Amino acid sequence: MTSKATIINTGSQPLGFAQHNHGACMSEALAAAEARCAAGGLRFTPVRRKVLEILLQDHRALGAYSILDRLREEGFGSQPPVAYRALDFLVANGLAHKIERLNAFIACVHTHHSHTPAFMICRLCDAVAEALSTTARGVLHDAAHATGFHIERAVIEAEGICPGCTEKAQA
Amino acid sequence: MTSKATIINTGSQPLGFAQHNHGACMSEALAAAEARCAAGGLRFTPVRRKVLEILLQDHRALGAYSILDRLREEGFGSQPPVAYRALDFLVANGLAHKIERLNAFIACVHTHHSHTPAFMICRLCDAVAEALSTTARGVLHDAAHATGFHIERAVIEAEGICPGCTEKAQA
DNA sequence: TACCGCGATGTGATCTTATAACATTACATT
DNA sequence: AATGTAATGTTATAAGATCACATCGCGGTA
Repeated sequence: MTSKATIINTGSQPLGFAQHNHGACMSEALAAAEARCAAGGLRFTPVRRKVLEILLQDHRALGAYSILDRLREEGFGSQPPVAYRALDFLVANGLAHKIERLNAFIACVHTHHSHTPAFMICRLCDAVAEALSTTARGVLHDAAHATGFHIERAVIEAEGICPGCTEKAQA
Repeated sequence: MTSKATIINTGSQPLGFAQHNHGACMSEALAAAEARCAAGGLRFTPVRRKVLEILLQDHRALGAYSILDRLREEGFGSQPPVAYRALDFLVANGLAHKIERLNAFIACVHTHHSHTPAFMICRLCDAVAEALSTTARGVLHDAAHATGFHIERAVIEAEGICPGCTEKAQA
């Protein structure tokens, strides 16, 4: 997959397709991950750390096999389970999310709080922005309550066109 | 069914969260599909109709290959593209939805209005209920507007435990 | 130290889901 | 009948995910 323009999310804004200080963003996220694992008695092993680094570096949704390719280059195991296990760990602990629409994974940019994420996926350039969606959860909760359904987690994904691609299209 | 149920469907089988008149539900849905296709100049061909029937009969999310098996039994083509093309057609025209979380498909139960569906997926029995979620769309729309992202469609899927399985668990 | 238990990794095989590519058929219009 | 286009049939293969089992690393315990 070719790396297109560095797009994507702001660390502090509700969400965004914007530029940001990537180096700082990355080291902050890694530090937060380390802290969270230490606090929870979880092992932030080399493979897990590397996978998170890969996701943070690209700052876009990556398929498990793309990640696997990168792991191979770095000298880690190169069979699918290696990537999937690390990804399972990251997702289970809120350090990454799976984008169901793309069968791909992306690093979480809201490491601080537990949240139900919402994603905006550009169908032209595949850029993905993560937004906080506290309200959306409430909406679902009402509907669920009416039927007696107990929600454990929710996935919200919007597909459309990002600001950058809109500009290009108009040009 | 007078379409009063804001939230869903079930079959006479171990599915959905509520009971309903399955036969009527099915013939109504087929009629609605036929009408919609006629109105839009779309061809409701035998394969497409059969796939919709299969989805309606089961009233649960079915994988493309399960559908393909059923098609084979009925004498239709039995290669993957046959099922995927019919499913693409149904999804594109709002007659069915794809449940991304399950990589599976389900017949739409709100054939009347165009809508952004929201699904509740039971992780124990795989039953799926479709709810209307007008508000959720608004929530996303606000967030999107803030960044200049143009939403074309949205997917909302909640995973949890359905009323039936909650009862079983307590028993 | 030696041993045990357990979680994390490594590896090969396999399974499921989805699409590419191209040939053929059906249908509407002329 | 001739043509253009949409739909279907078919082969092959890509892409995503899991199973099963061997091995390693490390903390606790005898």
